[in-house]
Amino acid sequence: MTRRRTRITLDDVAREAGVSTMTVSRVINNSGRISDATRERVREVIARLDYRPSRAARALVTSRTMMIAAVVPDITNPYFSEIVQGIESVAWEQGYSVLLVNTDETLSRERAALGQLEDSTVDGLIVCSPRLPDDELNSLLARHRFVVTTNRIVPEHLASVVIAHDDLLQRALRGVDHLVASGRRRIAYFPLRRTHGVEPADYLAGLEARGLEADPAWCVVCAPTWEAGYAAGKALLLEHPELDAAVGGNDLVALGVMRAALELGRRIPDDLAIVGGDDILLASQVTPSLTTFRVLKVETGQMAAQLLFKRMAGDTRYREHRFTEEFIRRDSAP
Amino acid sequence: MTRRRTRITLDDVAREAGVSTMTVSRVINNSGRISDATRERVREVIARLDYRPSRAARALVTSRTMMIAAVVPDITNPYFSEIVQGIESVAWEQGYSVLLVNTDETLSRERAALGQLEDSTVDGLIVCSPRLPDDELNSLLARHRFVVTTNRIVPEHLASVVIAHDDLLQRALRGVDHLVASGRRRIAYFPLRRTHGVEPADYLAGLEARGLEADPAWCVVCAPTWEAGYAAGKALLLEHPELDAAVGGNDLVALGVMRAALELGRRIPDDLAIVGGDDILLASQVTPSLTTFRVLKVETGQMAAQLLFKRMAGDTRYREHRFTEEFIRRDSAP
DNA sequence: TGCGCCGATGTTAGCGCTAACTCATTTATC
DNA sequence: GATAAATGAGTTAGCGCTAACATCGGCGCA
Repeated sequence: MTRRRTRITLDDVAREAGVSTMTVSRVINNSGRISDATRERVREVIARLDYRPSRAARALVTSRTMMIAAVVPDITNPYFSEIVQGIESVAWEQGYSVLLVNTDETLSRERAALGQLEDSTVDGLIVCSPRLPDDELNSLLARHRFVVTTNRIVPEHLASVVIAHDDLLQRALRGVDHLVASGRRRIAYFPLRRTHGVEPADYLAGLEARGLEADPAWCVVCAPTWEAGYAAGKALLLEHPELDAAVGGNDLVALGVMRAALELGRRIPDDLAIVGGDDILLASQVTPSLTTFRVLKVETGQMAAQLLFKRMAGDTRYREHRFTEEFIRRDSAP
Repeated sequence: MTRRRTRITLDDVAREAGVSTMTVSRVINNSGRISDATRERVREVIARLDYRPSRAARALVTSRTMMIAAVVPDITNPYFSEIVQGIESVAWEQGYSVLLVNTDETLSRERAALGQLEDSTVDGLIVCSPRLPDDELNSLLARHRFVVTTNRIVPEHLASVVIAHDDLLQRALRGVDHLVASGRRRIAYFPLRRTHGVEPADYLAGLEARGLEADPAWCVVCAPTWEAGYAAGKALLLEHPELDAAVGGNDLVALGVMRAALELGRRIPDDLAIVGGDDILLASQVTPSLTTFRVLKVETGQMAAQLLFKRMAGDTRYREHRFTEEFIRRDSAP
């Protein structure tokens, strides 16, 4: 077991190959002009010594780390793990590594992450569905050179943006319209906590605009987890048995509500119709299957990474990509 | 919009505070003896200039990057995203960042990742459920100073090990025993592709040891995804309608098989009883709910990170932690 | 008074690379 | 054959930190 103690450096390779360190550096980076003979000789020595360049030294002199960061609220949420997969695959193609920061849906960790990741740590930053309020988010993003956000509009000079889904309020109301068409009238909504751009008041206004009853109690802000949906659903259905439909802020919440409803003896969709939000695998597999909106999650991650690399390549024009989602009619709200 | 072009360095801070760079360095690292007055003054300057040290420079001189890598086969698999969450949370507490490598269940990417992540990139490495064959894996792991693997035994000098579940064959046979107890006799098994330590022959031997029929065709190696389980399940059930039970290598596969069976008109559990493997959220939410084994996924990630930090702290003794799993009896195999 | 010691700070010398410049040969151009 | 333009190298000077050693004034102690 030969465990090297002293690292092999460029100089070792240069000495061994009988050339200058710059020549070796050029071979490694495939830059400058090198004769075939020299290149071959250097390559042979590199392979023989199993030399690998120091990322740290390189980063210090080039000020590029070949890493990007992905900041997500909850990696165990299938929505985000697919986005991360998309980001990672594009980064890998580009020779970049991904630093994953999971903020656990807490503002403090999101704040800390955005504050601590300086330029010397990563070359670029993808912030997925940030939860911080606008002013704080913007001032934190301003510290970074290259940023892309998903699902959050920020000032154009700060970042490019990928929007994975339609406007959330519009989506909810689209769900409402579908429910109304099948005769529902008293429709609850579980918007996600800290998801920006959705105000309960707007939802209620939307209901009224449709001539529907609009009880403020029917709009329950909810953490974006199954457990939160389950708890909120159970509480709301117990207190408001008059409800005949519900729209979840995402699938996890909708499925939590569905489970709560089933446990309370509601038949779905007969007694309570349910619409979800992002079409995770679970949605198609439960019984009854969940009516929801298909969101291109992996593609969102890929697009975010592509926009980031475009920025890093010097094209810092603001870009905004909006994916459109597709309504998926299933059994929970036929 | 003041976009700094030139980075603020230690020297800037030192000059501004009227001390040497070493003094500033000592304040930042909380090392050496510094008078309260000086410390205060330096801290004030650091805050005023918004100075943040260069990770690259630090890494170069200390040869510590304050990053660990997590290599996983598929981040969209809930099993792994929970493990990653566990890893990330412990790393964060220790002031470390996590480099995520998703190998997409391909050997080539796993090989490339383990080969390219040198010591200058990360201080330690957690390899989750590696798929590479033993000899190749071992020689790749030998390049790294501090390694922990999950779900894979490697030579003691190479890494500490966390085993999230019982021996996979034993688990499958435990499932078989449960199925036999409820009168099943012809039991298919879908072991996961490239999961080491499970040979179809051993499973068949296990069946025979129980006096059961053991058709080699009933053991179908399968990629660890829902889609693969669905496809394998459909094919097998069409060809072997005599089967009355199935054990999945994990929940995703078992649920894919369940869907296939339902589509073929089988009643579950009456016509076909199904047992899964790792108790993902989905398992408890489908109808009928999936009988499976509870595996502590987040805890596995946390333990892996803890063992890694122990190694990095200089305690390089081999450690092995085995979690035990709990049988969860649900409706798919009551 | 002189010695040693300690607490607080400064000085020096890199860590392992690459940008930018220099320089000696060839090879094209007229 | 003289000049210009490539070509294939080498040399120098750091990037921004910190380890390790050096220094220096003051304080206790004999």
